[in-house]
Amino acid sequence: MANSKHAPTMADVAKEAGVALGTVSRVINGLQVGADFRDKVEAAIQRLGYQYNSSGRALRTDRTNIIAVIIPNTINPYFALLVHYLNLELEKRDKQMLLCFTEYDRSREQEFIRMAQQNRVDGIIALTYNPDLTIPEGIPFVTIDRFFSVSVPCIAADNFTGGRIAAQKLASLGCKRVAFMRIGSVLTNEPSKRKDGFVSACVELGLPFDMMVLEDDQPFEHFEQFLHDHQTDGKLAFDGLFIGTDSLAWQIISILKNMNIRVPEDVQVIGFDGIRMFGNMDYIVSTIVQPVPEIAEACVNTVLSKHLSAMPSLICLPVHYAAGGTTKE
Amino acid sequence: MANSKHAPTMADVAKEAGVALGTVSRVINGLQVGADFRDKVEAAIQRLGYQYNSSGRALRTDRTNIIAVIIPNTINPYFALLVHYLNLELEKRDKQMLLCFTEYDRSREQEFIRMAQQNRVDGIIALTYNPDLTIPEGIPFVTIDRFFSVSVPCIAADNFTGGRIAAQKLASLGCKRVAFMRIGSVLTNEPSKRKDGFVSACVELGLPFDMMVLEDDQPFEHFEQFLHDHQTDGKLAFDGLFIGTDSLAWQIISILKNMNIRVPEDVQVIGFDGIRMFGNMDYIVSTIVQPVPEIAEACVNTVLSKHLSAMPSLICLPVHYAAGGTTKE
DNA sequence: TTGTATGCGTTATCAG
DNA sequence: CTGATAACGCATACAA
Repeated sequence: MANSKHAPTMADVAKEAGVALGTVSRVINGLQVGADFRDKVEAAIQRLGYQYNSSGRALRTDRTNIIAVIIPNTINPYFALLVHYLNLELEKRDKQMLLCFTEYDRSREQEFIRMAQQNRVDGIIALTYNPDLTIPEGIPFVTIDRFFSVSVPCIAADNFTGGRIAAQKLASLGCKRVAFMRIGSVLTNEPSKRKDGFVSACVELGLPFDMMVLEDDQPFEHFEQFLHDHQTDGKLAFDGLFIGTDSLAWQIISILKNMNIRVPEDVQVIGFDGIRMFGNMDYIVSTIVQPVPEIAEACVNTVLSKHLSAMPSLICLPVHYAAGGTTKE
Repeated sequence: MANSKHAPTMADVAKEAGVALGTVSRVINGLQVGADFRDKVEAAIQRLGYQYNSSGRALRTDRTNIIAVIIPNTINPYFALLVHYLNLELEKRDKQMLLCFTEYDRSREQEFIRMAQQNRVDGIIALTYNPDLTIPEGIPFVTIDRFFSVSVPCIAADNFTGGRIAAQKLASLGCKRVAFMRIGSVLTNEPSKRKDGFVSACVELGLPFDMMVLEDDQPFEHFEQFLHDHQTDGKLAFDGLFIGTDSLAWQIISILKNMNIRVPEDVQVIGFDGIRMFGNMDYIVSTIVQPVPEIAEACVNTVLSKHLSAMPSLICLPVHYAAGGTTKE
């Protein structure tokens, strides 16, 4: 109350308690302090409503207890889920999260890394798309879904196996001719392997398949065109579709409805990610579910690891299939 | 390169450039500096890869350029949208966002306020449920959807009018008997007014209505019971439902389907919030749309305002109706 | 215009 | 076990 212009400082507490500054610090940090001194200090802290100043501490200790998370947004439910579990894991370790949304802007990705450095964060967890991203030295850096080099740990779902599971599932559900559809950057990242796994299993099973991969800048109408081109007498040439993400799957299904093609009766659809309505209800489509809690845990474990350089450079976590009403089950 | 153990500091830059520390600071902060000096400093900064240390600056200036956002989570699409637009607005003002997820945990709400104080953030934007929350003094604090006192600005959608619009819409779509359903805390907050507005308009229109309000701790099955209790010979007593949130509306519709009641043929449903699939696609139900971008803008404008005490203590922003397939249009 | 010196709040080292 | 003091990196008031 005495000095209302500034928040109370350790010096204020020390004066109030009638002890030295160092003693206050020791109480705050839980070091050995005589019981009577501790009581006096704690009483003074209560009286003054003292809260330690993170900036002062960070300046002195060179540690902030903040981890920066760089991600496109939280509108996409997959990212929202990821952020959710990352936060949970960070909180377990008493770390705070500085969240940076890039909105897929490549220059912003780099800019946020810069900001994170200025904030002297204890580590960075990033899901980025900039092909020329410069990874800073001297700060723990973990990436999701994208491999940079052996010195930058990458955490991802086992996308390849996911693709294989999708093909196997469609085959076992009776599909005779399938297609893979995807939209995405030219960037080769871990999710690119969904296609590879799918192809691998199709070839193995002798299942005929088509490919339709759209680049970021190509109009969405190409998908409609593709589907119409493979429709004869109202019947689609495919009876199974594996689609790169649940989000895209949802849009494709909407197109199919407009074409009077029924899902799953006429064509079965499997997406990827494991998106649920409102994050906790039903799966919106049949899907390959990403192990988001495990991915988040691995990210946090890795970025906080004492010996980052000794960590594996690529961690692939197991996926599983879940029915969501767009397959015959 | 000389000193690889620590990130370079202004002193390092000064030495490298052969100028004084203060000159480096002035260059960094864009103050008047002779052109030749500026060049030397900038060259040295480039050579050393210097980045200023936020902690040092914050300690000195007592400003962090960080705003704490306290919110339950981003799994709920409404919160995800809010966080998205808050971030957009903050970025416009060159502020960073420290995101705190409470998961509706009341003690965590208070704890995060504490943390924000320790971090000496420049302001707090909070969406909370703790009825006994203590709002800190001396730090700009803005709340969403919940009024504390005239000294704590509250930003919200015009929930009351939203409720009225819902009733009017159902009436104009031919409904003869309607019901309001909601689940939520005992807490009286701005969203509570959705019901009040709905009732107000129903009374005005002479439209018969029922109420079904569930507390947080009551089992969801009560809703099913309620609907079954109002079903005779397979026919529901209501032909219109206004439901507190889109999330709940989605669940209720699922129950109705199991009861073989068609939406919107047998009963029309209007939710609240304006949730879209994947944040940018179709509305998932007919709904009263919250003006999320405007809410976010108002929050940021207010929390960064120089004269917080002169700001209005309650800002209600206009909502609008949007069709989403659960009404006859 | 540029250089110098001080202090922000904290932790850690060293004497007592 | 406690008290005094230096240093962390920066911005700024003041001196040159």
